[in-house]
Amino acid sequence: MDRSLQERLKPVLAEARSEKGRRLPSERELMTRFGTTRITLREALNALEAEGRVYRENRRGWFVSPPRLRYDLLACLPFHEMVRSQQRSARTLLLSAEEVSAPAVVARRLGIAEHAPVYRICRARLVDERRVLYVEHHLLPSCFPQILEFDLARESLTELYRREYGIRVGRVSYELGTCVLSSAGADALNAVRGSPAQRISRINHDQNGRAIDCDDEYWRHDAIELTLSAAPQGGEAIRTS
Amino acid sequence: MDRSLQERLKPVLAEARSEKGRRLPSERELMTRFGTTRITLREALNALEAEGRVYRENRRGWFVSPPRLRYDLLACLPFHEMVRSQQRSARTLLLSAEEVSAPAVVARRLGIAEHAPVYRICRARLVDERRVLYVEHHLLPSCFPQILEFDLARESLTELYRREYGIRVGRVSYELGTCVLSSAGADALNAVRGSPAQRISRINHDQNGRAIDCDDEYWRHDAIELTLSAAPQGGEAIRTS
DNA sequence: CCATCCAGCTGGTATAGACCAATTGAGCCA
DNA sequence: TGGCTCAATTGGTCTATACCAGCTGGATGG
Repeated sequence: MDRSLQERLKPVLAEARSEKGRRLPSERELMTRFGTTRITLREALNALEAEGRVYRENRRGWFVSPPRLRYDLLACLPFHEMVRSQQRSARTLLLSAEEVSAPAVVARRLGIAEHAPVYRICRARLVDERRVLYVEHHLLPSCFPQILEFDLARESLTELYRREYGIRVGRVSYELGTCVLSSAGADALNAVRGSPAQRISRINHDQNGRAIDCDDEYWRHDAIELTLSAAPQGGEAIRTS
Repeated sequence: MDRSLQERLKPVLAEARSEKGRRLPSERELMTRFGTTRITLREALNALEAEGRVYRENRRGWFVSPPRLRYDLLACLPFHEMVRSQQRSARTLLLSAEEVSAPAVVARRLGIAEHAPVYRICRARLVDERRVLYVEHHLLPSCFPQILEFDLARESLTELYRREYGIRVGRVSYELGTCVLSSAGADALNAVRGSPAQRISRINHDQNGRAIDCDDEYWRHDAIELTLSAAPQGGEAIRTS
């Protein structure tokens, strides 16, 4: 990777940042402007993408990344509230909501039999009109009968749980890791299949500790920074050395 | 990206997994074996790297990734214990331990003036002899005088805090995100500068809530999966919709 | 005024070949 | 036996070119 090419691209990013579309010039234009080839240029852009400085939309072009959203795992704020509290705009698109048979992973997490019926809700979420998050929810139908008939694009699921079903979320279990976008995720985010992503999987339990639903969030990796603050568990204050 | 090339590479990974070095054949051999060019082959390998299936060591070659280590953020187990509890072997290399003047970020996190003296400890950590983690610690000298004289490669820092200074870690604040390895990190992990990484930054406070040290962990992104389980804070059980 | 169509542009993917730099292992020497 | 040198090998980076596929926006037609 030609490090100086990355450096030489930075003024281009600065310029794009101040344009309204935050869009970079086309690869071919940059290539000639910097006197290099498309392959070399794309390597530099890929490196900047890995750093989280630029991102691309499938076959549309390259854009400079906005500042990351801060996401407090323990605050458990609904998405729209979290986003608005950071002076950004939020929007949700409902992609699908249907009954499906539980995939193995979901069945294991919810403690039900594989292929048992579950409700699956897929949504895309936008921050400042940029698609940054693809979520798949799987709900236990026994807990939430007829939930698919509500307006799932506007309502917070937790709010529905509480208001319509009298269920409050108790313990939450997270699993986090880096991954790449599946084709469904890539389609939802206008991204290229295989783009790096941050996965946040969660299992929600009710007041009695029973798993009621789980969801998998796939964030564009440059869009968030996770935070978390806690006192050590179990009295003994040992930590990683 | 030729998806079928990635698919066709999978048997190669399976074969490499069973070899003792877990090493893939050289790029040039794979290129001729699959009748393609090096650039195309490398794109496929990069995609597999993003998926966490393979990784590379700088100028040494490609390797299949071992299973991810599970890292419970709230368990706060010392590294060696965490690794051994998962039937893997752990080792730590001390890279440097010295007094430096606090960089702006560190100063802010520790609540001290920029350029105030701090102790910096840099270590590389291995799991099953693979370098997976580069850590930079910054300690408040006022809390830990002469700590640099201990055997920092073998001792758990927290254990030292407790035994030698009577300090226990109270509240811990995390900040997580994806990033790429700096050159120091890449060197420490035998990685290529710019490899994708998972950052885990932490600020440790003592029993009285005063920041005593902070550290930045940079993990090879395919090496870990983070877990976390908690009940919502503040009574109200609201969660992201 | 709105829906449709299509050309042009953009990124996505691929081929072919070349030189550089670090690693590594074989072979040599003390 | 142990350390050193050096050549082969491997990945790192780059040039040059080509065709495909999807998005986009302007022209067209109802």
